Amino acid sequence: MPDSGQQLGRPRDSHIDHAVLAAARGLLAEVGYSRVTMDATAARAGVGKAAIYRRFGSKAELLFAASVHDMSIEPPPDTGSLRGDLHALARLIHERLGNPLARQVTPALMAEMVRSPELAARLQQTFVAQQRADFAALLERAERRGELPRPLDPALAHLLLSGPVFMALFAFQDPVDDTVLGEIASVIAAGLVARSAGPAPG
Amino acid sequence: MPDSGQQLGRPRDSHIDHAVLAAARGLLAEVGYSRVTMDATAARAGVGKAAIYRRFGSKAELLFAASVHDMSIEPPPDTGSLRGDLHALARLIHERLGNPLARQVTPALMAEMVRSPELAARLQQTFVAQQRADFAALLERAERRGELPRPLDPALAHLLLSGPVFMALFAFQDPVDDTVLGEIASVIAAGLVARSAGPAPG
DNA sequence: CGCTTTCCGAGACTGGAGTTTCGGAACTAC
DNA sequence: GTAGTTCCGAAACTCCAGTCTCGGAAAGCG
Repeated sequence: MPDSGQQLGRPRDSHIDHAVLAAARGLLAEVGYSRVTMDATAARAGVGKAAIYRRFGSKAELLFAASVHDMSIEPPPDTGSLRGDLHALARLIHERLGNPLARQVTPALMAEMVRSPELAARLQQTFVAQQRADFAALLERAERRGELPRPLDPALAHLLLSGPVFMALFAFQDPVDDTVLGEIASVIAAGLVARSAGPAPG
Repeated sequence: MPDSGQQLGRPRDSHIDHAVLAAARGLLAEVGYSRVTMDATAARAGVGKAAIYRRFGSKAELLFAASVHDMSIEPPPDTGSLRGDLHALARLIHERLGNPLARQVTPALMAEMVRSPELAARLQQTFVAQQRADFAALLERAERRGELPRPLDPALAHLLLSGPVFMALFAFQDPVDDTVLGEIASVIAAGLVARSAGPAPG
């Protein structure tokens, strides 16, 4: 088996990546998701369509990359309480996914994941794993404060907090104001504390 | 202004509705969402394409109607406790949306809602409003049992329970087993009880 | 009866996503 | 140098969702 990491032939021109993303970002802001065409994007970037498809598997992937720069929720801020940390995290998730561009693009990406298991796996390994790790740090902090007597599954906590935000944005298309985010954080924080103090699962 | 509900000319043939839905259901099960074509569906149903588009606004709407027969969560079962009721409801939501057909179709429908505010409004008025009403009945029952000292917003509770199920199915594409549904129900039930007993929101 | 309206199947048509093909250029290995 | 590979822009191409047009049939109204 040859070294599959070997670079042969002409190297990929990295200027094209930026030109394509900038063109896509501009068109998306100007005309909206459904009226962005790959031909127009290629033309504005001064690039062939094949160069785009060599980098991005589909229109949905390209426009997601163009509109959502970074899906990690960073070092989760320490607000001093589990409830406050969850509220801050809900705000971050809402900022990432609730802006006008991401609201158009994210549902298309989810539909694309059905067609492409490779895409689903890639997103799983990047943004889901990253957010889950951030969540584990947050729960560990709550344990050290004494808010959580027993450790909890970070994946479950992640699901419980981000699910409602996600559902409101994309299934209900309800506006989500900060009061609602606070309510969600309050209920989840109280529920996690009670669950951690209560009987073991299973 | 004339009576806009007036029926003039030939009435719509209701046999066609069933033929189209049956053809769509069959093709969906056989070849999967992305390989179902409107031409093939029309041909199998023995029908013109225009007859399909007179009934369903898009491929996503047709296949959603063909795979998700009924989105109400019925008379929510009374299991004797808030936690049990929430677990049962989580199971129902999971059954509706977690079967192989609905898992392919629902994300496409969400992407379609971005393009079509009319579709979004229609779904909002049917399945969201219906589930929210079912949720209100469930919360009222918990109040009468004495589990909830103070009434809670049914929309918030709906979001908190269905959001995690939805997120696991469509964003994470994680398998959701009954243990996870039970965990979700436990945390939400504990959180709602604590929230209802605690300080008023705002 | 005619007149109008809406339905129907069939199929042509448009527009855009995604693929492929072409000639050419850039890089590596020999 | 030469060969082999991968890149590039351009553009032709395939496929399919969604629209439109046709001739005809079925209904209500006069």
